[in-house]
Amino acid sequence: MAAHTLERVPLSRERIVEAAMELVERRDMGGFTTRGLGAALGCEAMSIYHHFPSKRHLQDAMVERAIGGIKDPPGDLDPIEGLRFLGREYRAMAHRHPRLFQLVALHRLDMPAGIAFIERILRHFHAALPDDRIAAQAFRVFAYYVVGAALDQTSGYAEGPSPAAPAADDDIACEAPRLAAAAPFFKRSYFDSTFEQGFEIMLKGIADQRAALLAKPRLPKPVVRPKA
Amino acid sequence: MAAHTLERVPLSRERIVEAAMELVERRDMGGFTTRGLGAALGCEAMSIYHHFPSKRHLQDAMVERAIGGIKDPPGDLDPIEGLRFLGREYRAMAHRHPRLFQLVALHRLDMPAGIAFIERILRHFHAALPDDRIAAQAFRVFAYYVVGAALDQTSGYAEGPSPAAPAADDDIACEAPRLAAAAPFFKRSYFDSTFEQGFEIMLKGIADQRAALLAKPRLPKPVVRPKA
DNA sequence: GCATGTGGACTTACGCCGTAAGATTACAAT
DNA sequence: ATTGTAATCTTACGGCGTAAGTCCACATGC
Repeated sequence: MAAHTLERVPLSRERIVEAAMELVERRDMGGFTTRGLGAALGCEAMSIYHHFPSKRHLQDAMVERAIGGIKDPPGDLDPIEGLRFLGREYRAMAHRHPRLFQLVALHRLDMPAGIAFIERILRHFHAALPDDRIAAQAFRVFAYYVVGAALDQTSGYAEGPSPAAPAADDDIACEAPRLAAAAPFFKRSYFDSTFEQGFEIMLKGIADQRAALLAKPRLPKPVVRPKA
Repeated sequence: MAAHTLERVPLSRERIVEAAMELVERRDMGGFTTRGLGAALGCEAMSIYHHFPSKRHLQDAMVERAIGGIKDPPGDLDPIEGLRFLGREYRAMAHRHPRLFQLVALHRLDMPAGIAFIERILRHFHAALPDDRIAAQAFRVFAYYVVGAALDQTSGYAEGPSPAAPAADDDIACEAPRLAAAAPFFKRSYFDSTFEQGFEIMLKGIADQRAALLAKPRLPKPVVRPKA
């Protein structure tokens, strides 16, 4: 199909993943197919299977690459400043790969880059909150917010796929006046400030917990119950 | 195929949606097919298309039904208590329909039940924070957290689909000691308490904003800049 | 009783999809 | 020139959503 005598750039995992990520962003995660990717690469769909054993493996590699692109904070940062940096970096990654992010958000991260990333964040959490349980739970809470925000701002109300039969705007204005009043502030131009507002609440919550934890280093629970 | 002389329960939108939701939870959202649903209903796949113009419309109806199952708070509640109730109700919905929730979370809610639900929440937000912009942004922030938490706890690290080639536990313990230490607290038994911790931070953030907003009803910005 | 219209379920078929299996090519080493 | 190997292509299968057309049970009018 392609001009045969022309220079044939050989396939490679690298090149396939790159083309796949580009294709997903140009089209859509749902419509991402091996045949389509083959066409984009100028090869047959099955040639991809020489480099990846299945489409699933290829998708995993895309997620890994996206996660791997998240930068580290400068080393001299306060642990909470480090978390501020990492949270924003994660969000930036989501906005660099908005279509792919649907996959990332639903994906378990138990592969090398994902594990390394979680480990990095957890180091900051443990530095801020030196207790395994408290650090672990604070991390979850932090991640819930950041992932939820990133998902909505890339695929949600303002961006995502519509239902087959969406309601008309007129009906919304009439039957849902509060929503009509709020809708302007759901637009993309407010994404940054909305994210930052919640993000600061999260970070403040962590800072408060840190202060409380460091204040009482080890008192054995005041469960005295005077009783009578 | 089915016994012909036996009573044939006729199909209906209701019955189809119900069977579809049951099937999704028994199997998986990804493997949900019209042919499979037909088999579960004892009819041919194409019979479904007499009641729904496309699979997409049927999925929308499932989302609508799930959203519609979210209860209202008792009428006499403080606006912030109302939000506490609604956030927990939303989370309970996600846990009632864990597989379906992947669809719900990625779905725009611009259909009747979805709009009605958002309108309900926004009424509480506006009661707590009587300013359109502030209420709208606080709602987004609140929703980011609740949706992120629900998504992770139904489809995420502890529950969701694994990559094709996950890392071995031994490697995790060795290369990611912080993750190994945190992993026990990512388990289902901690879901409730982790959710509640972040949820209280969110609600506290809203309460603080409310206090600040009600304190200074309308002062025109203190941008005085003494200068010299 | 019988014709007829109609709506609900069924049948067939098309063009996609992921991918198993095997054939073919390009090229390096001998 | 020959062989071995890795990369790519070809063919084919079963499953998907669904367009189009068919069939049939049953309510309605005579």
